[in-house]
Amino acid sequence: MSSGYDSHPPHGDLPSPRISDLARPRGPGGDPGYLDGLNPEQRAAVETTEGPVLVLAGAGTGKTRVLTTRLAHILSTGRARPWELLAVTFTNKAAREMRERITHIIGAEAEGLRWLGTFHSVAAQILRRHAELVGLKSSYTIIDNDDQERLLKQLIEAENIDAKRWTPKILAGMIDNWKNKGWTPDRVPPADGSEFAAGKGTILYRQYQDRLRILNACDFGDLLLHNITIFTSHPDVLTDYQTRFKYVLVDEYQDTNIAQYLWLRLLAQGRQNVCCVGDDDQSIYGWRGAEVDNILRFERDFPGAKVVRLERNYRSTEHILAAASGLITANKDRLGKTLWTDEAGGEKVKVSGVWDGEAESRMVADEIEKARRAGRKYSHMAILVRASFQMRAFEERFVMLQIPYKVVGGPRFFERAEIRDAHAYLRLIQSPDDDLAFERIVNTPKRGIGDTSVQKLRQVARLESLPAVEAARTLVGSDELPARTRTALSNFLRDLDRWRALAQTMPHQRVLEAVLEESGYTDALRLDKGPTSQTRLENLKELVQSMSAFDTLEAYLEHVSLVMDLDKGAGDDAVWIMTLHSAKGLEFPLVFLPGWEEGVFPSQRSMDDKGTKGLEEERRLAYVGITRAREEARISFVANRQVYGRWTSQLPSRFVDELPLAHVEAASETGYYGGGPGMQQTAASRWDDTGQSSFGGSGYASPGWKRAQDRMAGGGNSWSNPRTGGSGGRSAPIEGEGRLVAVSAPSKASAYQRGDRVFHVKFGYGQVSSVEGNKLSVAFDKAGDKKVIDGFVEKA
DNA sequence: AACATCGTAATTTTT
DNA sequence: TTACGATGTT
Repeated sequence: MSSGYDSHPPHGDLPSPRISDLARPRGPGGDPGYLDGLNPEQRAAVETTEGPVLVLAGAGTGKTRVLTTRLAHILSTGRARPWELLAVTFTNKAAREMRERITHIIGAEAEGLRWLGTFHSVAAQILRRHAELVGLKSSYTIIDNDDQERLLKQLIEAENIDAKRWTPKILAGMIDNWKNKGWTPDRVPPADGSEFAAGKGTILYRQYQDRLRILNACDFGDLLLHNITIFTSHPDVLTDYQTRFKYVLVDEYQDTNIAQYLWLRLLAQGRQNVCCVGDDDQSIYGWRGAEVDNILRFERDFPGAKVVRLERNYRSTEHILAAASGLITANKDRLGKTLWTDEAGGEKVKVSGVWDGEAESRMVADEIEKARRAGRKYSHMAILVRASFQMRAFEERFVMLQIPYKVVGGPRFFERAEIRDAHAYLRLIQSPDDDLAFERIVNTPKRGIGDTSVQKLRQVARLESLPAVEAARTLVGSDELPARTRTALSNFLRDLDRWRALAQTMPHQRVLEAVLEESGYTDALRLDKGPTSQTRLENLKELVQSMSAFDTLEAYLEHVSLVMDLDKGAGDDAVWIMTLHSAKGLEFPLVFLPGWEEGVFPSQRSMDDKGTKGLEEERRLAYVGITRAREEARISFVANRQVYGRWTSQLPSRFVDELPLAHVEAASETGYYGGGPGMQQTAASRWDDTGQSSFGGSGYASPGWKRAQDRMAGGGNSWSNPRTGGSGGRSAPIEGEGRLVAVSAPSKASAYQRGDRVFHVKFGYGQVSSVEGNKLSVAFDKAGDKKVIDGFVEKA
């Protein structure tokens, strides 16, 4: 079985539908066909339906197949009806895929799986039915981060807090974290609550919750949190769901946060038929509240739990698996798993060091072309980077060479400004009280209602306890606004009323079209000479299209608030460029892993903020990266990189040296380095400078970062500069300069403390006034108080 | 209210 | 370097 049954990239195909025929229950003694081809562990995971089960599913071990087969098994053996199953995932994509694959096995019955969805969509459904128990109406709206920040900004300003120092974004992040931990405002520990703006955090959180309630709205975190509140304060409701859900299934359990964990535990406690599937080695979302601990202590939470390990990998070659496995053993907190395969041989993982980022992108592009000539499709190749700033170099190169590529991630359809604007119009038509929507579009497109007027409007709304639209009506009838503004506002209100009337009689796509035309929105875009205006118009067309799939405006809006995911189609044959995070769950025959340098990967920030925990998560990210590859994985790192416009000298990532030597091949082919003639050195030999170990040779196992430390201590960047003239348009890095900037000194905590004298290239000399992780507040002698990253200063 | 200019800071992402 | 936001100018 060469093709995995784990998630495929969009070009993947579904398993053969023949299973659906075989899925019907057989005569006594006969196995139903859907169990065919499962290995013993997979089968145990499917057939152990009763009681708690933890499935530790390594990368590429058939996790999704087990999940879907298990559901099909429960259904086709009559243990439960579709609506008695609770199955939760993190992403819409995963939920969709699961539904599709179950349909392939059991057919139309899968449509009854109404509790299969993301945590958020299931929680939203439950909340709709009991909204009044937390002070909401069942017609509540779900706001996204943008609305959230907008709202918080108002609250922060109302408290007279400096919104530059204490940004809405920071507060939103804090509140999200609190919600992820299951804390309502009264549960926030004082220490946490006072972190924001001299102790105002908890107060603002409470105000925010009150405001949401008045708006009959909630944010994503609330969906879970309100559920938990309802369950704990109304045991009868909880019992109802505990009884209803005969079996509970959870995907990606290692990614659950505390709120999700509490929610699940409440629901699963009744019947104890809970199956969690996950992989502690692929836990890469700690920074957004995921608790690996949830999976590590499953057996304590559910005594008598059966643990199944899926370790047989159907995706990658021996060398790739061994390289990944070897690397991950450097982590301490693991449940322990070793992937294996009986597909012997294959290519070793290639590791190459090159001079700089330009050389790296050139090398990757060359290899892509070479693979292409050898018959590989572009879409079978992927470049997985740690952070998105690394993507640019590849994109530039690909544009030059006309290699088709596709960047995954980036701004998503429903998050684009024009789409959100259109939605705001629709929301306002649907519910006149939607103040957030009102504020978003009251002057979009520009209709002469500026900041001052909006301020006044807000003031009236607050004093009179009116929704913004009503406040606007009041203002129009008064003389508090300049005549011109008053007319503009009056026209806007008139338009709104007209559109609302239109919505009663017209199909909703038509309504949107009318709104966009009559509001002048499309005209404004057409006049816009910006490079994106054309695309934005097209996006709006697409939006109108996508609405037709829904009967009512209401149904449509409900959909977009939760399923912010529009598949852009498989597209054409193109190389994938994405972050390691977004590559999780995907697989590609040929994977490039560039930028394996200290500070970049593992990311300095991650280590500074979270110490060893952060480092281990980075290492899991590396593990995820390598295990995406089916046939070939290529790791690279550079000696010099331009970061934020400055040349910095880079040290190879410690992860490079943690790879087991036997499964790695240090690339030594010529032809990648530099551009100029006369460049003879090989990538490998360039690493021999220290004389301590040979990168290409046998002695390369000594830890690179340690070597590097020695080198730093010895003074100066000892990499020879192979570039004599410099070939491209960019200037060559200056030898030794990297040391001055010293971005990647492998230190955990900041090397600085209060009182230290420091020097900054731009700000000059100063004294450290406080240290927070790697962020320093420095009183500069000439430039005044600044906050800087410690990598940008040096001891004076 | 619209436009230009300056200053500042700098992962990872889903819902 | 670049992108975004806040500030200042017309």
